[in-house]
Amino acid sequence: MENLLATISTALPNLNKSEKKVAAVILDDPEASTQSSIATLASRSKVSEPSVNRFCKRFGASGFPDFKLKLAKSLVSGVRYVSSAVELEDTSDEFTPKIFNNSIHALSLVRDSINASLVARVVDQLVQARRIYFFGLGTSAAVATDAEYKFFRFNTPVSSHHDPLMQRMLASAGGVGDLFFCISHTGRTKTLIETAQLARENGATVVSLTAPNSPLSQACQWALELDVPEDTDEYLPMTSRIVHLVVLDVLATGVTLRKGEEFLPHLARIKNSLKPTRFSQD
Amino acid sequence: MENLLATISTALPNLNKSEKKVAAVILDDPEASTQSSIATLASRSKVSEPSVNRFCKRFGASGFPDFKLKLAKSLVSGVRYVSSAVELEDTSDEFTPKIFNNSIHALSLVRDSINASLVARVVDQLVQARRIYFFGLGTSAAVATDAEYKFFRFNTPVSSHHDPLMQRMLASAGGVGDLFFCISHTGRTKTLIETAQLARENGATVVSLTAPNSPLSQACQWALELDVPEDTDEYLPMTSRIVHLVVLDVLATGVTLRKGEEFLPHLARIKNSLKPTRFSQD
DNA sequence: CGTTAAATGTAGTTTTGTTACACAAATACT
DNA sequence: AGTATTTGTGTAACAAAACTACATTTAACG
Repeated sequence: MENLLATISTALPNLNKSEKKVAAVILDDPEASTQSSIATLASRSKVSEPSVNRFCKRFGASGFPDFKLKLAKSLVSGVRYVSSAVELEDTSDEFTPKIFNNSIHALSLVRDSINASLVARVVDQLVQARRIYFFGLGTSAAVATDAEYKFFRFNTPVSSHHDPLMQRMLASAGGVGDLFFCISHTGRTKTLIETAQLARENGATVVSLTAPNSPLSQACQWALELDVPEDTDEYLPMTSRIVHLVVLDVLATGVTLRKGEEFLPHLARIKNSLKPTRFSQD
Repeated sequence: MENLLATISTALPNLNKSEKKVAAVILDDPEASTQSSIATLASRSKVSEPSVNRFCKRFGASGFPDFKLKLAKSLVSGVRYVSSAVELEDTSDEFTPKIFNNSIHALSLVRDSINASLVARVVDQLVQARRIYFFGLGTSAAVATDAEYKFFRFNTPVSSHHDPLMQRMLASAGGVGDLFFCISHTGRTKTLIETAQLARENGATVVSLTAPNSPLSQACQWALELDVPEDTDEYLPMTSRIVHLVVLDVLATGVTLRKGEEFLPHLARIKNSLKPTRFSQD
């Protein structure tokens, strides 16, 4: 368990009387607890100061100040609420931050687990490619489109495709110099896997953005495998596509940096091209 | 400025001698600073304890312990690094977390500033609508597509459109019961604003997801105005569309919750329909 | 060069947290 | 059921940390 508040609330039943009192006061208003001294917290919980101190040590802190520090950190880190699962009875001000927290949490997990050197090697492939195809189906189709909108800036011909037959035909026509970038949350979509294999047999470079150890990642030379926390409930939106989009941002940034300073005016020109379509800023 | 570490590093030149020494020690290893006492920090900075104390107060803390708390929080909160701006010389393990942090940061800002009751009212509109259109151009086109993929589950007819002429025609044909959902980061795209006005004149419900006080938000009855930190550099990817997607997740969740428990089997059925397209989990 | 204001340090005080120990409650064992 | 043992809790003394008032130094300016 990584969140102190969550740890406390799950351990709650196993605590003894005075520890329960302390836990209740802390869970009731963690923010206030980080501000108060051991004396005030003790009196508010109606226990002695050493009891509070023992409570802190039980939860892995070296003492009270250390505990407060850990508590303060856990308040910030994405999951502000003890549980971030949306409940059927939630009102809008309850479920709204939860949805945000789920995405934030997923992003920080991937940020801390992503293989940066693999990112660099995939950037290499993208830079070297003569042509780039982004393939995705379902929700990942929108991700593929977004990737196309981002990568067209680099002068390498790019396109995104959502039609499995089209994908298959393009894969069969592809060869050395072509890069096929396959996006799939599950990594188990049959047609996409077959398409990836087909492209690879023809000598094309095949990259995937997908789940670890999935059939799709095994079918590709370069697999960006992401451990995105699974959606626990039917009615919770997918966080994986958010993570995918950010990874594509990372790759696009990598390519931009590789192109170097002389490339920046080109990007500025593209940005400025939109000015006439907009009302001016006043 | 909201990040303590960033605040310190920008204020660095304006500090006097001993404060500079303290700042240097803290910036060098903030994590260690949160662990140490005022005495150790003073000796490590080669200044007196009161100097450290004064340093803390200068940065808005009530004293040293409060300062440590704030410092600890700022270490967690997304922006782990003093500067999160991508530099041209960054290697993959430097720019990768920065991109993630930018998105995380944007999400937490919007999480803390979004108007939950407005969310609830927009959900009302979405539930009541006879038909929903998602409009977006450029990057927001992909967001609109994603929204369509999400909202089709609710049995209300939905579509997304990226063609300004098509958008205009649909708006002119729309009326009471139709909901037009306009997505734009800038809120200044002329055609989209005109389309929104047109739809409104015809009695349709018009909702926007856009920048605060923009022409687009003024043209709509319901405006979800988001303060997303602007992209500072040309070569940095947009964080706004990530935020937009999450807001649409929030709205979709709101609609789902409104539909109630009896609606969940319907969602499960849709999810299961994809099974035959995938290789089984082993 | 002297005056003044700002910056920094010293020493003492207060607050805060910790430890050792004693008492009480609960549990286990005869 | 009664005693022993363990576990839990509080009291009080102690130690450490942070803060304040004041003294000293340093720099700035006339």
